[in-house]
Amino acid sequence: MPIDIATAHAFEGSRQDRRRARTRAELLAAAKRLLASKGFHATKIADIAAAADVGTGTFYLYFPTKEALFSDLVKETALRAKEEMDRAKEPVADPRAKARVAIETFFRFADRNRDVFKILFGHSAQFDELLREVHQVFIADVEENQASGVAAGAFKPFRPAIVGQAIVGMLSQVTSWWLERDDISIEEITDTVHRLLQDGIAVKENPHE
Amino acid sequence: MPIDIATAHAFEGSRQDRRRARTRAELLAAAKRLLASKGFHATKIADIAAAADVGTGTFYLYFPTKEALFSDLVKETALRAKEEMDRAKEPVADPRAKARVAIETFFRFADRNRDVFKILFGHSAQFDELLREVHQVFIADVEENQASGVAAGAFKPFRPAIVGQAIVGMLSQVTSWWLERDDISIEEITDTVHRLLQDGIAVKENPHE
DNA sequence: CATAGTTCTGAACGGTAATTCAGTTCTGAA
DNA sequence: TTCAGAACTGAATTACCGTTCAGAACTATG
Repeated sequence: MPIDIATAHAFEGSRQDRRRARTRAELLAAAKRLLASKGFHATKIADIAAAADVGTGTFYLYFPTKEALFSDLVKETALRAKEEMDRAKEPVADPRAKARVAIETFFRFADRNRDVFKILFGHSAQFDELLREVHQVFIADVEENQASGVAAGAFKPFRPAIVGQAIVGMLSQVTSWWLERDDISIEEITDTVHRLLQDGIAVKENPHE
Repeated sequence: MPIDIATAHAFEGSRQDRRRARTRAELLAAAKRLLASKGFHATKIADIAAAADVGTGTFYLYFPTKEALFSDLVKETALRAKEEMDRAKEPVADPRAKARVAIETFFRFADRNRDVFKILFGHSAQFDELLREVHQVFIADVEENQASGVAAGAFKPFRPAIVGQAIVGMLSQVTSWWLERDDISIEEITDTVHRLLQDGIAVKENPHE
């Protein structure tokens, strides 16, 4: 019977089911690609459908709304990343080692899920170009300071480009969070950020006294 | 003459000029407030005009487009912040001290320009709620690790809430930047971020050997 | 083939909001 | 008081998508 042959190496479902699954996967792949590169607002349903080589209406046979697709994509990936990090940290006891393992796992996962991570952690919406440009002003500053600090022997020889991104990213997030509260003094926020950047979070392994 | 009296204590321009300047300032103030609290897309021109107590059309007598207003606001403030930081760092020589002064100046400026800094560094667009929620998963994780690290004496006693924001902010920015390139290995990025967080950028003042 | 069901299509609909503009109100010099 | 020009108004225009839907195309069985 043709049916048997057709379904023989499929794990489940009829040919129709597989066709459906394929269309869905194509839409999802197109959506990931476009959302990651152009951001939510700039990505039109018509674009996604066209990229998946189906008609506009077909999109709605597979996803209820544009927002639902976006939300599912983002949440599902974040949860998987979190689980993977948890699994990796689980057998490790020391907090310092835990932190190290978490960071390793995080970047490995990001590397394997580039498109969605660009959505999750990227700036790509309408004004991101403008905001990027503005952040760049600060990043350039930090890069310079890092480079000259390294030259003077005051800073460790980390790549200035990475340090620039890292510090401005930290400042950006901390600032937006801090500006919404009023229970943390400017002295504490300044001091914590400064010490974090200068000396890190770790306590020295064997303090002399 | 009425004109003399009217213009006596104005630094420049006629009454009309001042009226015009006032309307413009009111629109700008309303825009800052609304953009900071609701984000770009959720802020309608009609809202801004209403908040400034003028008609919708009046907006366009002062600004060519909504985007232009947004862009001007953001760029102008960023440049002022940069200038202020430069002025503060200028007389300082040591890179470590420069970094400290830059951070102090940054937060003082942010504090004095809250509205625009919420636009500049804040997440407030349509999906920021979703993305915030997702980031929160990672932030919670870092907070936990920080708290238990402090308890174990492995980490310095920084407020876990601040450390959570700081680390996820750094990861977020670095990740989005790194994912767009292919000239930095996963080992270097992981290692730099990890060492930055653990021990900071500073070289120890007086290494024993 | 015939046909019932399934999948797909893309033009049309509806809501939203930026922008325009024809007309109104205000201002101040004469 | 008059009136030209400046400032303002908000309904109408326009553009832009997300979403729907009536029908076309395809598929698999008898």
